[in-house]
Amino acid sequence: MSALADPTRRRVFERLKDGPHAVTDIARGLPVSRPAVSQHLKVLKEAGLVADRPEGTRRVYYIDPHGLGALRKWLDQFWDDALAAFQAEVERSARERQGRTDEP
Amino acid sequence: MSALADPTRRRVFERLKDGPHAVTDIARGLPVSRPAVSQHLKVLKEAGLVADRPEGTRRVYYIDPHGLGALRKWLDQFWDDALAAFQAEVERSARERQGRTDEP
DNA sequence: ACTTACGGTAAGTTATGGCTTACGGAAATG
DNA sequence: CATTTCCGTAAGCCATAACTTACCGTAAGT
Repeated sequence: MSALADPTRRRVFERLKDGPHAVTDIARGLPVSRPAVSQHLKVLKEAGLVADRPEGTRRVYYIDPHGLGALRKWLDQFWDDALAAFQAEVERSARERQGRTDEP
Repeated sequence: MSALADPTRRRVFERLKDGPHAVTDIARGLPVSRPAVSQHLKVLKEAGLVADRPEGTRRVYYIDPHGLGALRKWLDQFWDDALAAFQAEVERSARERQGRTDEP
C-alpha cells in the first residue's frame, strides 16, 4: 500500500494498466530518468504489485493480479467495517437527538 | 491514496474503523505524541478520508465513507482494467506458444 | 568477434515528510 | 473571571527516499 504512495510510482503502475511494457517504454513520457523507473519497478515488484519476464534484451513488466487483489481485499474489508460503524453512529446520533427533545 | 502510505497514519485511520474518537483518545496507545496525531488527521481530512465535528472542548473524528468509497471505486476500476489486460495477455501468450510449435 | 541496445546497480546529492517541543486559542468548570 | 482541558499550528531536526550520473553485465545484430 505504501508502494503506491509516490505519484511518479503510481504513474509507472498505471502505465501498466493496459498491458505489459518494457522499461524504456515506460520511462518514455515520464519526467524522470530510466534508472529511476527501474528503481520504482523494483519497489513495485517487492510489493507484489508487478511481475516481470525477460524478453530478449529487454525486460517486460506487467501488473500482478495477485498483489493487486490482496490490496483490494484489504480495502473491501475495511469498507465493510467502516460502513457498519458509520451506520451504527448515525442511529446512535438519531437516538440521542430523539431523547433530547424533552431535555433542557 | 498517498495519505494511507505511512504506517502510523494507517494506524490512526484504522483506529476510527470501529467508530468516532477524539484526538487524545486516538493518541493513546500510539508511539507518537498528540500533535503528531493531529498532523496525521489533518492529512487524512484533506484526503477526504475522515471528517470531524466539535464536541465541547474536544474534536471528534470519524471515517468519511464518501472518501473511502471513492478510493474503493478507483481501485475497483483499476482492478477491472488490469485483469482484462492480464487475461488478454495470457491469451496472446498462449496463441504465440501455439503458433511457435511449427516454427524454427 | 565487435558493436549496439537495454536495463539493473552503486554512489552521492537533495528534497520530502514525519516527529518533537513550544506556544496560543477556544470551550467547559469552578 | 480564573483555571483547566483539549486541540491546532509553527519552527526546527532528522531519517528516509527519490533522483541523477556513472558503470557494468547480457543479449541480439552485423
